[in-house]
Amino acid sequence: MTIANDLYSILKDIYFYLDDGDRRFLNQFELSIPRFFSLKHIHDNPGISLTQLSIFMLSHKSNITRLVQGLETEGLVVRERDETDARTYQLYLTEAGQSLFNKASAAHGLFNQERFSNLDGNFEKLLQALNSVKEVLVEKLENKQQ
Amino acid sequence: MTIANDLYSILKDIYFYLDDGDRRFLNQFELSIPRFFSLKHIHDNPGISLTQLSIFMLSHKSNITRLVQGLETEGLVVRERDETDARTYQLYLTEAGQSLFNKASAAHGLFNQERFSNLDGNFEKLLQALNSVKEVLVEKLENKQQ
DNA sequence: TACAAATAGTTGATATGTCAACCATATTCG
DNA sequence: CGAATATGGTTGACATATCAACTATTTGTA
Repeated sequence: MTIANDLYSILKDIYFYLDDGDRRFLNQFELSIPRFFSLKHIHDNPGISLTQLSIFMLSHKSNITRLVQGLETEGLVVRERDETDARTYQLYLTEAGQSLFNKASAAHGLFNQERFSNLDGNFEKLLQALNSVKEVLVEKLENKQQ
Repeated sequence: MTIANDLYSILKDIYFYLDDGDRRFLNQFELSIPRFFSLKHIHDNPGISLTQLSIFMLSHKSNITRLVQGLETEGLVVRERDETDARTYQLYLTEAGQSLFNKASAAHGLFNQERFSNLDGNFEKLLQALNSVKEVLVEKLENKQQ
């Protein structure tokens, strides 16, 4: 077992625990994880297109089509035609979407703080190190896509 | 944005990049990520039950039922009845499963080394810090399940 | 201008994931 | 012993994910 493999394993494990926590937590708002994050990205970038959302979500655009359909059906999101490009839609939160996202987002922020509250040590260093990890991965990904 | 939220975001992002890389990489062996890891756990723990496998995979047991069905159909895994408990199955790799796993596993190890090769800095420290993160998350999870 | 190429989004097929409800077998305990 | 309870696995329903193929536009360029 190399260091690289150890690093890989623990990063995956941590994600699984975070994800499991998120799923249980967001359940109280009747939101799945992808729905919550869709709301977040639309909240942060009003008028975003489906393709842009798929890039933020690191997910296939066909998946986003169906995710957004669900959010629209539930009255949390609206799609409006872009006047300058007839192919694209602009996504916005409805009142209900805003209100639900505000509640869920605030609670999720606290939940995150709570989850990591027992941690001590140098967070800045850890964050910095993780940023390097991410950068290296993104770099390799971009090389591969050329 | 708090440190906890930053930490959370970057851990999720890193996972997504790792996962995307894995998916593309394992494609050459006609293995999905869950199939590859199922083979790995059965390889490392011959005779493991479906429930035990679901714990290793951090996944619902109903999902494991269908994953293993697929692996069995493809002739990579066999289920044998446990003689001391008529409810459980014991999982083993077939010859084909062994052979495929050996190839894929070796290649995946190299792939991991390659992915992280541009990283410098103190790996031991990073691993140690991540271990603390994981421990805290597991702890909270166990508290919640009581 | 007109045609080729790129981009935005959808659809169908299929794999993976959760959850709830279920059956069969084991275990616990009065 | 025998009833209640727990455990192992399956099934049905449905959400989420990828991929390939498709339509409709827009953009690039000869």
